[in-house]
Amino acid sequence: MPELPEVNSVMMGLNQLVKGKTIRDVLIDWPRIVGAESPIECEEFVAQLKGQTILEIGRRGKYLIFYLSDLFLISHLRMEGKYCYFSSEKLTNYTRNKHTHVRFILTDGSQLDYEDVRKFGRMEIVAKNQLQEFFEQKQLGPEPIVEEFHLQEFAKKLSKIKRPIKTVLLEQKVVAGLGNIYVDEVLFRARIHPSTFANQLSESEINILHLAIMKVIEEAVAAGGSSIRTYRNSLGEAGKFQQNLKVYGRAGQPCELCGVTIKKIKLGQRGTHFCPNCQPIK
DNA sequence: ACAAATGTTCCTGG
DNA sequence: CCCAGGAACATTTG
Repeated sequence: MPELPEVNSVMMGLNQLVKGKTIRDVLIDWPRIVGAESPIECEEFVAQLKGQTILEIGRRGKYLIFYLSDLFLISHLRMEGKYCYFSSEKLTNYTRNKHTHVRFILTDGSQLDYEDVRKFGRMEIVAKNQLQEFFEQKQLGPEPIVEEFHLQEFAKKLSKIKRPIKTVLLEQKVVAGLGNIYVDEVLFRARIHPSTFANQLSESEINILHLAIMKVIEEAVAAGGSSIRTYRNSLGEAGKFQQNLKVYGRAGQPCELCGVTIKKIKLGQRGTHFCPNCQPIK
């Protein structure tokens, strides 16, 4: 899926397409996506959304937030979730995609589909006053932007964790929004081996890592994310950042900095790419 | 046939 | 409490 930059791109697309529109009905083809175990629970979900106007679409980490009139709808795309919009004109020869699981029928005759090949994505309704709680409960870390991502805090947390830095960054607790692609890219930029224990990082390495995280995410956001496999934003556009990837998906190819072959290992169940020369083991 | 794929969460060990 | 590893979720692709 979408990591922070891709989710951000989806958010911007949705704001263009459905901001201000009102939900007439919701059709659910795979109840688990909305956290429902039964048709009755689906009905309850739908009933809460009927008549709600989409005031704005926001984002926190990799979570999309639909700010509705009376409540919030939180949507996580996980690996392959997508939104696809159909104007009323386009709907005349609409055929439901095989992987469409939730359909939002809007009062202007248009429709917003949630598609997800692997059905890993999730949606949840949250009361307006429980948004803070929702993210606190997930222990979601700060956004990787200078206003919220404080170096001292970051350093303090890392000093207490005796695990590979890659798995720490994937957990979303120390900082939000990084996934497998951007963690590998960030560690390359910071010249840190992914297996380095967080509590083994020097002050200067933490400094560099802190900046690398914000820089990589900022650049990827500006590029509209990366299109790996099937990713498209809600306007159907691909991202452009994949051209800037230095290690992810480049195993066997020469490092752009030193020419040494990029290696791929398994770390925390995830494919992990790095340059053995630029990111030596300590 | 098998492994791997942008993620999160839960469980079982030590 | 900390950490590692694996499984589950479900499907497609090489």
